[in-house]
Amino acid sequence: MASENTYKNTLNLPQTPFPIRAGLATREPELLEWWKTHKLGAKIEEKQKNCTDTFLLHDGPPYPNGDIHMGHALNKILKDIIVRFHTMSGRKSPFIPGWDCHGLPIETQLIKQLKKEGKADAKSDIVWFREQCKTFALNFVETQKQEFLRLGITGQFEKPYLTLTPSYEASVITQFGKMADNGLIYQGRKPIHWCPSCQTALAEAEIEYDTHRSPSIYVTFDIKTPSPTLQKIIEGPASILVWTTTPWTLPANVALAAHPDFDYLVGKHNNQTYIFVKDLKSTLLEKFGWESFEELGTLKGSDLLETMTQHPFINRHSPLVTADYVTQEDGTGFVHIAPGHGQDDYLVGQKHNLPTIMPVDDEGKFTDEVPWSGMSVFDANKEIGLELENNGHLLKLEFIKHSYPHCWRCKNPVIFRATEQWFVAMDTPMKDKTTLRQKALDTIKSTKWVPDWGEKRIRNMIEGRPDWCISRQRSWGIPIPVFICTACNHPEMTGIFNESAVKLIQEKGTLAWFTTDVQNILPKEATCSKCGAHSFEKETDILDVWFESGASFSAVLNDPLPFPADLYLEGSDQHRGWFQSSLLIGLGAENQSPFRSVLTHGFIVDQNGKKMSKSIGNVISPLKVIKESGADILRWWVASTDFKTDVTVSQDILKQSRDSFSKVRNTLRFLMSNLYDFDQEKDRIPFENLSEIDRWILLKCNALVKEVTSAFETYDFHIITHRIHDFCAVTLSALYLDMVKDRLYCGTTDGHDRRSTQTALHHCFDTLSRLLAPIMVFTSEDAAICFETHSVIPSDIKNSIHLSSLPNFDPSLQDDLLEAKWKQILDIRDRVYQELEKKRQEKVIQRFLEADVCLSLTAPFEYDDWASVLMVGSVTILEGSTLSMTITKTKEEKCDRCWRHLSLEDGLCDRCKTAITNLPKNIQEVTS
RNA sequence: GGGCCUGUAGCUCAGUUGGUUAGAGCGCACCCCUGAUAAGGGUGAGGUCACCGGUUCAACUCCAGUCAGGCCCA
Repeated sequence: MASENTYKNTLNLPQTPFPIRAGLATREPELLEWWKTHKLGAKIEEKQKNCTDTFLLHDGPPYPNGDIHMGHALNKILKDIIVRFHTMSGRKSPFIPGWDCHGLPIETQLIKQLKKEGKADAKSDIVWFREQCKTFALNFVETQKQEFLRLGITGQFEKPYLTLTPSYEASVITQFGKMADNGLIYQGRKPIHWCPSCQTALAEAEIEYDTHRSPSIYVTFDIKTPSPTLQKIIEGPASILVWTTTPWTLPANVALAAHPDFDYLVGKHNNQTYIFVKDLKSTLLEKFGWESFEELGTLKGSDLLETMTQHPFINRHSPLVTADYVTQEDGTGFVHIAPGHGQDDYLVGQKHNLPTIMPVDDEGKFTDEVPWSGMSVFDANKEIGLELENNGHLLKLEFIKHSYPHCWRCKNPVIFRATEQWFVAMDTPMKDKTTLRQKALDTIKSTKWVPDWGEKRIRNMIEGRPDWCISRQRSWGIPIPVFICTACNHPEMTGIFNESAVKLIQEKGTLAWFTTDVQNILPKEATCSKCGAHSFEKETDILDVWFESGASFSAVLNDPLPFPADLYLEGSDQHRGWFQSSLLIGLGAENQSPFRSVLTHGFIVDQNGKKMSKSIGNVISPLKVIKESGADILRWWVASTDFKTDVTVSQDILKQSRDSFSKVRNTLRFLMSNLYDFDQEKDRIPFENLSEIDRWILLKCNALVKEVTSAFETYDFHIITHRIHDFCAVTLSALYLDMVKDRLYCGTTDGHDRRSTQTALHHCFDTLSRLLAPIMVFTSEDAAICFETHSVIPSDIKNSIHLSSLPNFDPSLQDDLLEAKWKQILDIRDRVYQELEKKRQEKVIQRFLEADVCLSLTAPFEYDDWASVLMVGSVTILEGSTLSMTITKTKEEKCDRCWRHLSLEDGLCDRCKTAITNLPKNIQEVTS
């Protein structure tokens, strides 16, 4: 008797050069090189030259100060999938990557470095320092560019936009001019951290908190006019009790604040009436050593509104307002408001139209507006305490140690001090009479936000935000293009003044602003519009970097690129950042939102939902993943997660991505391996002549196309990867491919059954590889190459999968009857398999092919190939009252070639005999 | 403290306007195959839908609160 392998050479077993192990870490760079050498990007552009349908995704610029992290990878991969989807859908979808090159993080990193090298003072040479910043930024632009390319991101990486190029800078200046023209730019006062020793403004990042000893004083503010509710409680004079640890800010006091919802106590001690928050009564009485306190009544903070008090040592009134940030943890439930000396105070001041009084100079000394002129504010604390004691407004003085901000350079305590800053006005009517705030709120409504809660989020922010402070006292950035009249201090920033700034910067870059004398920037005829003088000084502050990046649309979205962009896509933090700055500049300068829709993604967290941080040690680097598993794994992982909420990554999750990726890849491999002898032109069977099972798989494949295409459109990429994976793992691998193996391997090579199935396989392979192309950019290309050229990278690129189109849904393939019938067939198959498994466990059979199944169906239907579908020895169909079956071990012999059990002659079944006599010539020779 | 968001099997995700016993795939366990072989197939076990109240004949779904986590503010 022949051994099992006698006929192996007569089978059409799968053949492919596509390796079972992807080896992406080495294969991907080869493909990148191929794309680069043959200028794939240019070929795609060329192909779409005359295309009128466009989709423009405008890139939000990352900050070049290190290697890319997972957040960058997530963001750029999502963008790339979208751009590739539109490109393969026949749209022009150029992608111009950008980098946000100015700003504090680069400055601080450099300053740290200089300090280490003992060259901290070098920072004061602005030309040299800016040159260092530029080198630093460009260096990381190059690093990140290479890293993005390695991720398989397409785009015009050879000509990205950089916020430090003169043309970009000039367009920012132009936008500033347009906003100024619209009346939106003004100078005002705002408190910032100020170091009196270094005489400089400090950013939040330059503040260190340390312990500091401060006086803690309880001060009384006498009531001039009580509120109506208070009037009913008090009998005569009364005082509001205020606590502060910064007595030196009292000269700038303009108001007192209570919490609207707290209960306040009015009561008498020694014939004096005091008011403070009720919950702190015992604490305060103990502190003051008061044994008696006669309660007169209580009232809500909101009932104190309209109360007017007298400043304890300045001839000025201080109104009572309410503020939600007031606490009753310590103090008295009242805070004194000095808008020039605190962020909260400043906001309260803005809200209630209070003046910002600032009697402190650059050295941290009082000006002559107050009695202690020339004295350092910290020294003045004592004097102010004495003054209060002398005039009877000091109830208690003690000292406390608390956390206080210090300068990171000189380590001295810093102060909050209002300085002149530049602002964008949210509520000043523009030329068309609407305010920027109103315009933004209107525009938000007509913008598409995905997910939809993005609209709510940004609306709340726009409604509540203060004017935009756009000035920074730093070096590494774009100057605020304002000229100040030396005669009358009037700022000039529109018309010829803006044009002169634009011209200078367009030609020489922003460094020239700092190095060029003002008379060489402005033409002679430049005249102060207020006083007619001709002499000006340059503003030395620079612009907030958000203003720069927010103006990116004006630098990038120029002809031939469309404006506005179809889509901005960034992390959800950008509702406050780039989306907002872009919107405000777009509306303020161009009266047009720069985007039609906004898509946001969440943040990367670990398996426990915690954010990634070095200290927890849960950081996963995309570069490491690429090196170990390949960029396609990372892309597949990104696509398989619902990025609209937070995105979880862990080693386990990446392992799962590798597994599901492999399943899809292996399915592609198996499809192509059965097509090695299939010639589309010659062997293809027309649809109407296909075997039923092959028509069924085309139908399923077609349904997949529909689902996937629609999921691409709604950015539901996780639906795509799930559907494709399930299609590969279940519909193909477990069902269809398993069922058709027999006809592929054992059927007559050129027979109808085999060619019919190959036609379907080819369709599936082609469809899947193109559906996957926007996501698995490397693997889809690799598979296509292997299929076409048997693994050798072709000499030209015209058949690159990225030059092809996405498959289209074909309504003519739909056949609801066939689909319903096969659903029934497969349901029955499930039932039969449960029984077969039992028989196997009972050792009745070992393999399903040895089983004879007698099947009773309640409603038998037209199907004549049950044995193939069930992959058993034989099937007998009966009609019965319920679905039932009997399974017995077959008595038939096993065909030596196809291993099926059926009646044989000379050890072979009829089908195999025919197949052998019709073998292709080369195989016949091998076997004979 | 405020605005916005998230919480369904070990994992990634479905779950229509509230309506039978909450689904899929992966992973896992056990088994089969050795003609997809660092592959392939079968069967099976996994869930108090974060928690606690409420509305309802009926709640994963609606409402209020709590807890955990994320982004942005303060």
